[in-house]
Amino acid sequence: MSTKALPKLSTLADTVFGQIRTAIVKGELAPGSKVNEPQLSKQYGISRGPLREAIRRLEGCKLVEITPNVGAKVVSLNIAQAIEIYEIRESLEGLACRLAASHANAHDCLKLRELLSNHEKQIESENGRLYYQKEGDLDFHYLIVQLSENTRLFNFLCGELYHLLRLYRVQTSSGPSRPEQAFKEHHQIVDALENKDEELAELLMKRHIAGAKKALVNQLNQ
Amino acid sequence: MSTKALPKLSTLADTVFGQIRTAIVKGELAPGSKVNEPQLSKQYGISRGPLREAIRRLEGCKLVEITPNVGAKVVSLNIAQAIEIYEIRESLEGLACRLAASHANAHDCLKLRELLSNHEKQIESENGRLYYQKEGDLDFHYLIVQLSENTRLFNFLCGELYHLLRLYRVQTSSGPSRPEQAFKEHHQIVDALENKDEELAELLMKRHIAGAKKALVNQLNQ
DNA sequence: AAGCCATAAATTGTCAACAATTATCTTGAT
DNA sequence: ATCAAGATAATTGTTGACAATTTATGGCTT
Repeated sequence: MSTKALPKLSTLADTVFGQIRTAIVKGELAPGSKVNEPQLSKQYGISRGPLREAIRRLEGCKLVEITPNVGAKVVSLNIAQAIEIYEIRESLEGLACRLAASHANAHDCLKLRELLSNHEKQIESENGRLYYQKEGDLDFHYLIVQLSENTRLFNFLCGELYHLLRLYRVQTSSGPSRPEQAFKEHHQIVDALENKDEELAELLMKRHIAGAKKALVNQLNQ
Repeated sequence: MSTKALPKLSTLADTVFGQIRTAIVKGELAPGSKVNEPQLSKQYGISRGPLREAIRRLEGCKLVEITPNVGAKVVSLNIAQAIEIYEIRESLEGLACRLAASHANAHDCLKLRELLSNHEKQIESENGRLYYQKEGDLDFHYLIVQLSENTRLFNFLCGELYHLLRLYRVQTSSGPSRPEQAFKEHHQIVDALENKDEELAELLMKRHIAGAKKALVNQLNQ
């Protein structure tokens, strides 16, 4: 016999966790909507046991809120909460960028330039712009955080906070504001990384995110 | 009938989650040790269903690590990981302290002074010093974070990171270093809060935590 | 018609049994 | 004696059923 039974990749709870997380972040499960266990268990073809474990993991990512004896519902972020997230981002990505500046080598910087170059090409077509606004922006930040080489920082930002950002962007159908401006700032940040200028790298990243935060604050105060 | 049946406070999974978390943070469940489901379910008098949900919540707090088909084990932090945590702390508590400075009123500052005053009294007796080293230090930081009025920041620091710190301190049986120095710095921070000096408050808090981090870095490099 | 209580339906919480995988022990060969 | 392979035990993963709670329904009173 050529092929033997596939080795199990992972547990049901874990795979369904990933599926539901994607559904939430894409907006297929509407923010604020209830998470119905019998329905989802039927939909994914599993029993409620592993499903409940998956829901508990989603709670850990802050993507659902559980009320005892009532159930879980998909989180819905208001502007004030989004601002809270941006405050944390500003602080932590500033840190990540400073650490990245101290670790990044020429090859890393080249990779960043390529990423930005690809975005630049895509941004010229309208659907490209859409892509950039929706995902490309976070790709850049994702890479920077990786370069920080702080595993816990990476897990928190890329495993939790960025998913919440995606959720908020889908929920309000708003990409990052000022894409051309952001683009220029991204390049400046790579400049700082190339020069191993930790202070400047941190400053530029904080300012970069503070700009987006300011737009939110204005929206809140109007 | 005068008393009817007690209304259920919460779910089994949630209460056991809290109990196990305390056991881990106190070191009753040794770092690195395996989390045995049949044993714990018997110990807490519940079935494995809710227990597994509790374990998944612990995974969300990063207090246990789960390997599929193998099980969960209590996390064990090495110095490098502790440094990662201190880097994040430095950044986020700096933010918290700046926000606290912008929100805190006279009453809040008084409360902080009282807290420090109590610690000062306790620090004179030897077991008091022990208490201060183990918990009192975090009490102060806990309050500052509360004053930041950033709920997500609060949840992350007080609901996750501080528990990891406690775990590390128990694991290495080392309280915060330099208690007298730390004490002076705490008072300086409250000074800044009273003056609503956001920049100084952030700077002092970051420097305060950076001092403890530096001790760890030296330990790592020796 | 609005509000309220009793009832019914649906959903969540919990449990115990079974299946699948991993860890341990025994046995045997070199 | 050491190592490997197979058998055995223990643990994790999954399921379906039952209990407890919440939510929806419907009729009754005012």
